[in-house]
Amino acid sequence: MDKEIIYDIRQFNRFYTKVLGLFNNQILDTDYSLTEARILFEISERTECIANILVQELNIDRSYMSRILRKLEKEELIEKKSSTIDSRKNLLLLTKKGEELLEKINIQSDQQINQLFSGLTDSEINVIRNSMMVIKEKFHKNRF
Amino acid sequence: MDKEIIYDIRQFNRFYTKVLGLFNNQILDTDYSLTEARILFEISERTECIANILVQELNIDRSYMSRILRKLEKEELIEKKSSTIDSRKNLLLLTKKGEELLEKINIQSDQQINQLFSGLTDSEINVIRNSMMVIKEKFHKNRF
DNA sequence: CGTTAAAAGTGGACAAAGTCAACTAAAGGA
DNA sequence: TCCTTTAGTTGACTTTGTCCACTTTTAACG
Repeated sequence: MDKEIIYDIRQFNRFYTKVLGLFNNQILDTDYSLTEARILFEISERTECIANILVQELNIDRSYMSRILRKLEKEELIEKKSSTIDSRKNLLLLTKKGEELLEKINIQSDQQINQLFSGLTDSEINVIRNSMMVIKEKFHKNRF
Repeated sequence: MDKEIIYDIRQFNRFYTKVLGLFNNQILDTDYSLTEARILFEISERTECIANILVQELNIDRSYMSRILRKLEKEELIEKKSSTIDSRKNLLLLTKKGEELLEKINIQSDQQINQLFSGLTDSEINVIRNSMMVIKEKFHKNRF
């Protein structure tokens, strides 16, 4: 593979690390960490969400996940329901309060994106979106 | 801005967070953290690199940066030279050892990229690269 | 069937990463 | 000159993340 292409990809990675850093720092406005927000999000997106899926999806240590989930439960953002078919598993569910918080974070994140792209035309935004889709699709094709 | 576009962008951000996570975890093979590697990289890329630039560029707390740099100095990866024109500033330089480590990390990172894209054709890789360039360029245009 | 292995989760102890505020010292003005 | 800004450091602290040992339950298979 060409040196120059590798260089460009690594440059993009550095650049996008910074972009994501800026995006993510703003979530802290809500007294919850990015990780906690991600966990709430993943729970809401999945039917039958269990801790181990989150561990794999978010690349977080099992014990650490256990603690985070306990904290979220204590703050009444989530509930754990022991699975009836496999009692090792706890089904994770958002509480009303958890859903409300997630909704708040979602609105905030959407605004953030809006703001960030405010200097671009619709057509330019679409070009970015399409590029993102292409990258994602190609990576996926390569079993990522 | 369209709900759907925002959705796609946020999805990409989640996805690429994971990609970067996987990329970065492999740097730990060298006993140095991603942040330390980034600092070495930035020092090598710049003439007249000072701590405060790194603080801004990498979004790291001043005090934390100070400690990291002290550690890197202690391990003889970098040197600090007090600037003659402004004695508040320390010019940061890689030592021979620092250059060697960075080179090692670079080779490893290049291999990692290579490996990751090994299932794709040249043309597909180029499509990805171009998409990355587009995103970066558009963001920059928007004073990012 | 019983034994062994794997999956899911927890808890203790600890290390690494990051934050906050107070501080020194030098430089840059009005 | 005095005040402000910039650069960097230090102490004390919190948060985040890691490692390992452990329990409980299910799956696997001779």
